[in-house]
Amino acid sequence: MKLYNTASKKLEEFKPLGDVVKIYTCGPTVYSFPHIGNYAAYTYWDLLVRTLKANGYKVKRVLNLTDVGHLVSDGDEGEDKLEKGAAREGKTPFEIADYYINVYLNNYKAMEFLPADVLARATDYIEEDKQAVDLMTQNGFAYETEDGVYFDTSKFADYAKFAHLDLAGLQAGARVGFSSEKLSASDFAVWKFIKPGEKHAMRWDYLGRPGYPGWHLECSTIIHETLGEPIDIHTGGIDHVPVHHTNEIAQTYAAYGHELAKYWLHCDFITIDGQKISKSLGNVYTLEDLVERGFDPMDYKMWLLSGHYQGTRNFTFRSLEAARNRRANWRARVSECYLHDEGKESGNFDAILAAVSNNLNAAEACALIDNSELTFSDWKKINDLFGLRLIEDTPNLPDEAYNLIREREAAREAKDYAKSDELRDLLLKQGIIVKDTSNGTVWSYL
RNA sequence: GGUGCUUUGGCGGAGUGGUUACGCAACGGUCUGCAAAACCGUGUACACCGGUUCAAUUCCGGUAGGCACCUCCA
Repeated sequence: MKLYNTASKKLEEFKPLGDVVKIYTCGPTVYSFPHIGNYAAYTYWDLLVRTLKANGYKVKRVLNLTDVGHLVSDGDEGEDKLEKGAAREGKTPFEIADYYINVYLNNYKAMEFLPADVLARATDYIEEDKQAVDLMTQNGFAYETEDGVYFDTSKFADYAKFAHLDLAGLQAGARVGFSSEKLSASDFAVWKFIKPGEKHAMRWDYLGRPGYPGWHLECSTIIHETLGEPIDIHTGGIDHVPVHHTNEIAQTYAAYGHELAKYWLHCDFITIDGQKISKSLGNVYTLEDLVERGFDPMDYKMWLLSGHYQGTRNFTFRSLEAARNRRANWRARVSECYLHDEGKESGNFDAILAAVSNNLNAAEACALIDNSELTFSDWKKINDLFGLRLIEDTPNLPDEAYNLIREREAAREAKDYAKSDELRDLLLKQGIIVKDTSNGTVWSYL
């Protein structure tokens, strides 16, 4: 397999560190409904895991759920997202987290994502967070101020290396002022204190005061506890490169003295009608919105798979329709070869897997699928690789429906068209569409 | 201001130093009780200007446009 490594900015041959490939994915902050852009990322990381498995690797994948500590801005001031969501909906932050974790998990199923081996909630690692802060402080990488414990980026020589940051340039162009006791602008909080009188429902005692962990800490801690660094692959959105992942690397080095990950994969954002997804532009679509418009979550996945994770992709309903039609055609092919299944493979799957194994070039794999002779056994493998519900939604025709189809065929042959049309309507009511091709009748589910 | 990405036919979108994917849509045809489908055929695109080369969409330089990050975001 070949993967593009953000750390080296090169396409590299993937070589696992051990017997089991350790993967960590920065998961969602669970404070509001996720939009389709969020699922773009998880689709590609799911494809990564499926591709590794298809290539014979064992995989242990950890996905975290951020249920604490992300402020609405990445500066050191501002409201906590969960607290804000709770205020908005008249609930506690814990209730908000539970609610949206449920939404996510349901949508994960709808998108046919393989479940993570470990689903780690940030609030389950608070003690470990404190230990990590202790270690960072002991090792001379962190210092305490009035409002929290900060990471001293000047102590970590490679701080700017990963993201190729120009720290001086960042400071000059920064739009937010730095008024705290931070030693330098790039320093970030690893632990925040709650000021007396400040409302903050999520709070833990540490260093003799109530507080909560910094918003980058959980990933370092969870990786340390669940996988052990260095891990093989760390994934995330491209937006995480300059701040979140840069800070993770720094924290892990400062606390545990280790490199965090060998391969870093970052996906680009999708845009909608040419612009980034944002609430103020009013172009936010959720998975539920797509379903309301008559699309299947799998249609959206098909759309994602026809492109590449590293490119900006522009979402339109028109192109989503194209994806829906393509997937419908694939399902029709599955339906056809299902009837003639001999349990054989064509040997054409290997090229498809090779395409995906080349830095997740799913688009090329799709082109190969379009133009290869494929057996039902091949399709089963393709379905495992992409998770597109090609098989699940297609065969398993009930006997009753099967008989009705045969009955209709007989009626047509006898030119009893009144009866054949009647049977067609009857089948339609059962959600089955029949079409008469030159090769005979084919059917599909609605 | 700093950093990075990007520009491919109607739409979407791969890829490649020479043979120019793929899907969808469109158009023509065959077939067809109807509906629908199926099948066959049709598209010579790669922002612009230079350079390197026998040959560039593909490499290099520049110009222009678009986008993103530097504020939470996948």
